[in-house]
Amino acid sequence: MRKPPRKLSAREAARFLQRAPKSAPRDEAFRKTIRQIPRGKVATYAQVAAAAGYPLYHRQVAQLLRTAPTGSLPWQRVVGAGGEIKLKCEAALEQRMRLEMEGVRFRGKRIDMAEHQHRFQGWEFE
DNA sequence: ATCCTGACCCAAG
DNA sequence: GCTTGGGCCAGGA
Repeated sequence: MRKPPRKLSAREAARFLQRAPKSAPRDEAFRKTIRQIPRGKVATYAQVAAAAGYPLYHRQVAQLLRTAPTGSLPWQRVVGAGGEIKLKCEAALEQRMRLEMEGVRFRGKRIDMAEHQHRFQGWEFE
């Protein structure tokens, strides 16, 4: 079956329409969500955004991770869609090493998502 | 206001 | 598999 075109579900659209609060509460929601991911599990940028209540804000999740003080978040547990590491060069190596140390296994360049994807509470898709 | 950039995502070809 | 083009959003210049 062909994948549906990129379109918001009614639920996503409803959330998106309540106009974005400012960045502070949004970032706090992201931080809280990211901290819920346990050792040995991962979540994608888009999943973190949606689970935090901000579908379509995956880029801002990355932005937050970029500027977050070191040690304040388990940043290595947030990855690109399909279990791909999006960092470059050494940074990518470090993330992979940290994850493998937590027991996350890779198949080639990607993480075995079937095994390691964290399911957020109340997550109804996928 | 405009332009550019980014640890993004996805459908097509 | 890979590349491309379009969509998405905020923050900085």
